[in-house]
Amino acid sequence: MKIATWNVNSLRARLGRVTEWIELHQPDVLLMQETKCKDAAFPAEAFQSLGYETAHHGISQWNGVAIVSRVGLTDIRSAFFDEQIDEVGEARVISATCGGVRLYSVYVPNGRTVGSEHYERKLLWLDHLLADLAASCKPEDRVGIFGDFNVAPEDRDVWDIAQFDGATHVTEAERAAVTRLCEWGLRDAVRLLHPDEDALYSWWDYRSGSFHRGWGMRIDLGLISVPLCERLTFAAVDREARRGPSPSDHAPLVIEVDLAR
DNA sequence: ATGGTAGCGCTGCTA
Repeated sequence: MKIATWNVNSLRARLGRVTEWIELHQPDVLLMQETKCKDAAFPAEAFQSLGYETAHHGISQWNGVAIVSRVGLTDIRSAFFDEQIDEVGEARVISATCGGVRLYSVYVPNGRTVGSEHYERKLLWLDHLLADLAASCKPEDRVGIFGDFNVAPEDRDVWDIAQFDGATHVTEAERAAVTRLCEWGLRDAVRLLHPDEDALYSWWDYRSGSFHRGWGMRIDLGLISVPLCERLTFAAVDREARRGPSPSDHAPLVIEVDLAR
């Protein structure tokens, strides 16, 4: 099963690129973030015509998350189990079962500046993600959380850690929240297969020619349970999708698991 | 030089 995650930065602005990418790469499941549309504006037909079922959670022009799947799409759940965090006018998480795998598509709050209410909310949101996971799944299940975490797990996951002194995305508290997901039983798929590689970035600022200068961050992650880790055959960022006219500022992350193994 | 770009929607916010 090929699973991809992509922060598309507006699905309406990016639909052509996204459908072209699907046709080229043939993912079984694509998890999207920042669709930036309400459910009524979600272009379900564009995915259905390619053979995919769709589930979308969007309630404004901000955020918005989706799952499109050609291997089944059942038990769709928008927001968190307790609905305390995600339903305060936001749409940052949707989960569903696809081909026997429980999948989350998450758009973790950015956090803006360290110590702000937005930052505290980001930490709380990540705690709710763990609580939701623990209430819904067991570590021995086939389960994965994919999306834009807005956290770089290690210093080598940003192009120049000196630029991030006192900044969000790299603080101990944010990284500890991701570590707690791993302590529950998830593993960072890219790191499993590429333990020694640096510059495995998934996001580059639109400004300053960051992409071509190699000024990126690895903030889009696929965290998968051990039963999936044991069947993991591929994990990589498709940097080509960041090139050319009108790209998203994020590139897709693709993993493959051999579920017959 | 405290910059730059993109998307939202129409004024400035968010990232």
